[in-house]
Amino acid sequence: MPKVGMEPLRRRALIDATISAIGERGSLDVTMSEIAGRAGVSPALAHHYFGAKGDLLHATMRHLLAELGRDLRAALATAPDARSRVSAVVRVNFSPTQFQPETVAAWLTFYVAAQHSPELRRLLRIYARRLHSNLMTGLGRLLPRNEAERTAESTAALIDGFYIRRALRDGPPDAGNAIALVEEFLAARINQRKQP
Amino acid sequence: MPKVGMEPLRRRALIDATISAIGERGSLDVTMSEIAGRAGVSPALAHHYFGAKGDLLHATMRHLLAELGRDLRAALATAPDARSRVSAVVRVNFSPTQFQPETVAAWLTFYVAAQHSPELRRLLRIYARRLHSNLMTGLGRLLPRNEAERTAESTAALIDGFYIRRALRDGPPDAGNAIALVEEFLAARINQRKQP
Amino acid sequence: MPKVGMEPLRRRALIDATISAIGERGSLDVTMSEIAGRAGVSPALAHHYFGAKGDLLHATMRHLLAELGRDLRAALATAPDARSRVSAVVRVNFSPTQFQPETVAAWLTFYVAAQHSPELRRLLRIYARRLHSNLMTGLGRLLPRNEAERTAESTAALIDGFYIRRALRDGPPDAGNAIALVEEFLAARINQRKQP
Amino acid sequence: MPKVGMEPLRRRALIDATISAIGERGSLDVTMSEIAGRAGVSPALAHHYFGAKGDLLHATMRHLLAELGRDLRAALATAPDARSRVSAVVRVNFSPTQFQPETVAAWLTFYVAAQHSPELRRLLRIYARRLHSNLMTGLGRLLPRNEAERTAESTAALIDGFYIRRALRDGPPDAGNAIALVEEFLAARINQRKQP
DNA sequence: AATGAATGAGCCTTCATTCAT
DNA sequence: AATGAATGAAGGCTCATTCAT
Repeated sequence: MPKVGMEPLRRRALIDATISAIGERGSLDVTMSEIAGRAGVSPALAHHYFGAKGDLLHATMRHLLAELGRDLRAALATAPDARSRVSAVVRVNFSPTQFQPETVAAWLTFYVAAQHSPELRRLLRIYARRLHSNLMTGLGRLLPRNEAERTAESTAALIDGFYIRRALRDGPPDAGNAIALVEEFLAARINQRKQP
Repeated sequence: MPKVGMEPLRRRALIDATISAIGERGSLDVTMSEIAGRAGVSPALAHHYFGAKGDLLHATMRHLLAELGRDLRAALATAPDARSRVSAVVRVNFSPTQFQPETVAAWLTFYVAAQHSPELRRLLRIYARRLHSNLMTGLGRLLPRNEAERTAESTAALIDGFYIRRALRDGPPDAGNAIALVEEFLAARINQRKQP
Repeated sequence: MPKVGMEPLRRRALIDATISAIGERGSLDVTMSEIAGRAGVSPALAHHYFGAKGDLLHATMRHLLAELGRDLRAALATAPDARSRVSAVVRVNFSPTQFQPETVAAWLTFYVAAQHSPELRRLLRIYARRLHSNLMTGLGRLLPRNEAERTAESTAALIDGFYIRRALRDGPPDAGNAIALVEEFLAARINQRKQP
Repeated sequence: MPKVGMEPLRRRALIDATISAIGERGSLDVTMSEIAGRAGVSPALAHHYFGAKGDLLHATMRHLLAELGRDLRAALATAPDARSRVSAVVRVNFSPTQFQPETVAAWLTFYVAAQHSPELRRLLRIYARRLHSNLMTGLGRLLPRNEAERTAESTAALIDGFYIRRALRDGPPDAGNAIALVEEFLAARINQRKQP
């Protein structure tokens, strides 16, 4: 039983517990006790490491963003050309890590909470901007500037839209279908350009 | 002098107060006192008319759905052909009544809350199904069955996506841009069919 | 059992409970539960009427000051001349209402708490200023300006000093002794002027 | 390398930290963490050396009393006659070491806390008795027994009174004025005896 | 029809204190 | 000699809800 160097382990456990608690409850209204209980520690310890509840929530959100960012970088690194860059971005957003019920629910919840939390809104804006620029690095070479912008905007909305709809459905996430529909949309927009 | 016939007025005032409170707070965490205060009555009266808080929330959601339904019916009634039926559906979802910050925030909030409220989920499913079938009455005549289904699904996701993104932005809603992007998407899908 | 118009009764009961709780505990660390319990209501009701704990404490302090002010005005109203005005001020400060263990303890506690509460300090300053000016209306006619000022200052300190010492002693307050000593001091100062 | 002989240093550092913490906060509500932090050690160490929080507080009070006692002895040792012994006692109580904001605040706080701590009360009684007897060694030779007693009592109250008033004022302590007023009081009492 | 009065339940948070290392 | 880890206990505060009027 190591009694030293516990901090990073506890922090991680608490963040994981937060995600799963929020995901299951589908609400930021989870109590600190609930979270701490899931992490196997006392509520006091959660405060010890994170300060107030809001701080734990923010840390959790940052964790989610960081994870997504890591996945994205990895996927983009292996994409050979512009078109496959775009697909990589889409794919990552619906990857098993991201598109599982708990995480989706947590994301959604944060989206809503962001409406009255400047800090959360700031974090989400960063994510939105990054998603946009990642899409643009691919689309920018396939479509005229202005059209690429609009397509990126729609693609981002589409992804968010599938997240929302995912949250309302029971059963396993149908990532395959979501990816197919987004790709279909992209194909339509890109081909439309090429062919007429 | 006991006032008579106050019930419908109070109910309506309370529902309106609920929408604006939720919209402003951006959260279902509004208190009964807050809502009652906005409606100019005591919290006790809200309970008198609606029972528990959850009941008031459900009634509010039903009200939102009913309003959207009314708008939709009105718009569809004047649509001359299949293509314009589709556009009518899109237009209504971004109409000034629907796409204003308060209402958008309320919708979003309900979406999230639906994750742990069977009743709310049931109501949202009804809405989703209606949206889908309304889109299909138009798309079904413009595209092959299967493709129409997929397009309807994507369109619905796109609309939801713009709602989410609207909630994160400050300033006035840009309904025009949202409509334009959705129409662009529809055009690409429909033209793609026609031309190649 | 009157169920209406309870507010003033509850407020008063809560303030009285606060005084006695603080007096008995000898510390501002009394809990809201303790106070509410003494007043025969739930802690929630205390919050309902006073807001936060600090607000109840401030209200209590204001009550103490108001009571002292009332007693003072009454005593001064019947004082025929300058010398008896001064004695009246002294007498009131050691009157049975003021100089009882509970009240003394509450005063002391507030004094200490004032060190880190601007609002409490503000209230105590008002009291100090009033005590000073009340003493001056009498002393001003018996001694030269400057000497009157100094005597008022010392008298006030002397009164406070007896309060402190009272708080440390057990048994009944010996108001008579305190008054006698203050009067002795005053006599010495005033006679000193007259005779040499 | 385990450090040896740290105990007395830590104890002293912790007591000093306690005084300054209480003085600054103006309340016994300082936390062990706050105190330990100021002393540059962990809260656990404070417990290690002093046991419970109350023990540290008592030790601190004893330290304050011991310091005052040392100052007093030193001052009395150089006082040539009875009158100057009295002045020495007064002077020491308002010496820069004693009459600085932090120490005054700590004293006051202990006074109040003594109301519900037998141990603290015991300590304060010792101080009060010593102050009284020190004053009496001087006054006893200048005034008749009974009058000397009463004067000692008033003088002690006056000193405490100036301490209280000091705590409510901002800015630097005006020890000079306090001493002058106490001396004025003593002069009045002693001269009154001599002259009439 | 409407509300003031009142409360139980629950949550966040703080803090002294202990223990293994 | 010293501390990081951890918690139980307790307090302030909020809020939905009930009830008598």
